[in-house]
Amino acid sequence: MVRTRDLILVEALKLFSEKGIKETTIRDIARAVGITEGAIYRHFHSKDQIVYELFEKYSAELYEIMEESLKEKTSDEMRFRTMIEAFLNFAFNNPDAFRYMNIFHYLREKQVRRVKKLPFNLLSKVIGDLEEKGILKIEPEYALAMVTGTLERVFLYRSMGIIKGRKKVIAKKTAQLLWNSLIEYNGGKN
Amino acid sequence: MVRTRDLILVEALKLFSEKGIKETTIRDIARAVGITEGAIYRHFHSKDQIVYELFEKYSAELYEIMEESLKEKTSDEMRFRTMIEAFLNFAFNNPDAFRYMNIFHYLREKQVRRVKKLPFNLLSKVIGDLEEKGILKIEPEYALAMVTGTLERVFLYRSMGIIKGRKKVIAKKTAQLLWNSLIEYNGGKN
Amino acid sequence: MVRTRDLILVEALKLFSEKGIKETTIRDIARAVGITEGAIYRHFHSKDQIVYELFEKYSAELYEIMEESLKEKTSDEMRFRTMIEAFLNFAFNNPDAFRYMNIFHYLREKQVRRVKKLPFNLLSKVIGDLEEKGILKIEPEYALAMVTGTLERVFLYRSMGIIKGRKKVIAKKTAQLLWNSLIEYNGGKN
Amino acid sequence: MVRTRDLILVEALKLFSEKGIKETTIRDIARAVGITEGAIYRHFHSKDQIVYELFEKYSAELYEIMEESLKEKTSDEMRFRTMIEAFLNFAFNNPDAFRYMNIFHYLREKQVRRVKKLPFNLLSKVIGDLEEKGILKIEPEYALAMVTGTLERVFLYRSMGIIKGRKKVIAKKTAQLLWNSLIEYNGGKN
DNA sequence: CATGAATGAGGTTTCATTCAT
DNA sequence: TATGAATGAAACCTCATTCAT
Repeated sequence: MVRTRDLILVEALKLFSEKGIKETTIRDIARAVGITEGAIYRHFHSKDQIVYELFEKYSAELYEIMEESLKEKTSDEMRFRTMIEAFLNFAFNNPDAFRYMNIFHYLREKQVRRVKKLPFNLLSKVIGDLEEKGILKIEPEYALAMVTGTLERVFLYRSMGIIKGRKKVIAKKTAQLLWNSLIEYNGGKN
Repeated sequence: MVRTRDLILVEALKLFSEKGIKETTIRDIARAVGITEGAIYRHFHSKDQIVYELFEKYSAELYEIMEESLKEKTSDEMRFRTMIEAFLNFAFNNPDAFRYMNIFHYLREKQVRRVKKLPFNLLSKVIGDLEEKGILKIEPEYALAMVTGTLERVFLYRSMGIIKGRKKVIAKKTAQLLWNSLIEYNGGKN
Repeated sequence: MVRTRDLILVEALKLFSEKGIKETTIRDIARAVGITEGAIYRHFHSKDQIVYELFEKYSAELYEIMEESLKEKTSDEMRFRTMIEAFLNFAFNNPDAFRYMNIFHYLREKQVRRVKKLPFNLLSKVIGDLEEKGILKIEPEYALAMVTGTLERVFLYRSMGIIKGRKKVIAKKTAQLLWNSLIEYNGGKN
Repeated sequence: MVRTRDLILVEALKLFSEKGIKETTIRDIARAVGITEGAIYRHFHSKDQIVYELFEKYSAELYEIMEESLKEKTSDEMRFRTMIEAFLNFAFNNPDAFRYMNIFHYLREKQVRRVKKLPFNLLSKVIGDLEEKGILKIEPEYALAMVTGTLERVFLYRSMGIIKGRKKVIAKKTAQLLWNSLIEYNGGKN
């Protein structure tokens, strides 16, 4: 079955995001899937392959979702806010994946750079565009820090129960307030 | 020597922040200090004690620096901005410690809760105060997410070379823009 | 193979009874079995598990042998003597196990109490019964001391070559003399 | 001070008898004495020296007490019973030493043989004498097993609270019943 | 494809002993 | 005599990976 391979990814993701990568053993994964250790090596030739493939997979997925959201040709504001919402909706609907991506990021910076479709790059690009259009209130590097940092924390605080409310609403609010924080008010003409 | 104990903490911190906690072995630490593995156990009874003690130590240190910064009785704005600057200056001057604290946080949420002097608590309290005074533009949970997230990312992007400039200037800019993002403009009367 | 697990128990028992528990290393056991240390941990999750399981196993075995011997409904004397003989025959045929049980007993009193099928309990009960029937010449606690002590020493002295003779004969003689020492002579009417 | 050396022996004995020899570390002993590890090596050149010296010391002590008790020229019965009582009184008054001797015995049979003044030898000799005089009811090897075994167990059961009563009384009773068990009744003419 | 026993390298920890002070 | 840091060997245990079945 093609299924087993996917199951391994699913369970590995859960465990990695809960306990950490090094803290999760091949045995843990095998047990969670309901197979034995050896079987895993039919599908992946090392633990590291699972680790890396998961990151790549979800990076690309989030990247594409965000990319898609940018295609809607409306105002800058709507493009930005839609993208932020897409980002957060992905995080809320794939908490394991999102949490895992952060953990991976922290411990494997070098490997991160090898990944092509990095959500960070899209965020970076969109903010760069706003800057070029002269509608950014603050320096783009700071804007990037504010956006990425806030997104991560909103996700985290929601999963910790600090931020409450429906997913969609949280996403909308966050997009709104980030936009307000970044953009020079010009009477709504952007 | 009283020195060895401190040396162990120093080298462990470096390694933990570079490679991660589990990825750093007692042997790594011993080599960095220039002693043998066994010797470490005269000073700490387990690797975990080192891990925890480091977190506690730097949490308390940052906490106290922030607390101190709050004592200056001036305007709300100055209190807030001074605290943010104190936070970032600490991070910039103790990059290993700050990076380590984030790693620890991600993997050891349960242990984090046992720590008394948590910088997060102070940030939380200050934002709560602003809320009570009615000068917060956004909901306090979101404000907290924005502040903590931005601080972490500004530190990260500076250490990655994305954000450039002198430490003090970065800290000032960040404090300024966070204040602006959080606060209802009222003609400068806060 | 199901075999390996048993082999580990067999070799561990030998080594424990020869050199002591703490004095026997996992490596010793692994070598004796012809595997590597790590392999042991597929079958037992700790050295302590081996240690405890061995005690439990042989305690239960001896207990059941003694219990069985008591089922033969004959005179008190025959029941007692048969049980003593069963006890010694077990010891003579499983010298490692018996020696091990004594070592374990000495060093791990607390764990001993957790074991359900303790031969001691059966000896205790049988002597209690004799006491209730009023045919015991001496106080039951002393009788118990005499019986257990003598059994242990007869085993020991035989294995040291001090006591000679065929197993069966030694067992019979011991049973006889213990009975005589415990029981009020009443013309053979018990 | 000569004192420290003795203190080390005292504390080592306590710990060995409580936890076992291997289970007791030099550090444990040092702490109990109130000195540091290195200091112990001023007085003993190895842990093993402590272990062996303790056994030798208390073996000799018990041996001499028993020897002394034999000097009183009275009847065989009184000699035997006095010796048994001396043995038990020693055990009751030096429970750590007695318990330790048994542990040592179990794990270090080879070293035991090197010791000259072994209480076992005296017991053996006295029983041999009774045999030669033809007043032994049972074979001397069995008599020896019964005597040594019973003594050990009476001590053990008393320390476990199974056998109750005043030390002296227990010793007297034990001596009496062992004599009765060993000796052919001949109308009290021994 | 899957099993699960086994390997082998390496991790954490313990501890008798040494040694500079 | 005593300290206590340090050594070094060895203990227990873990785990990614391999392999015969």
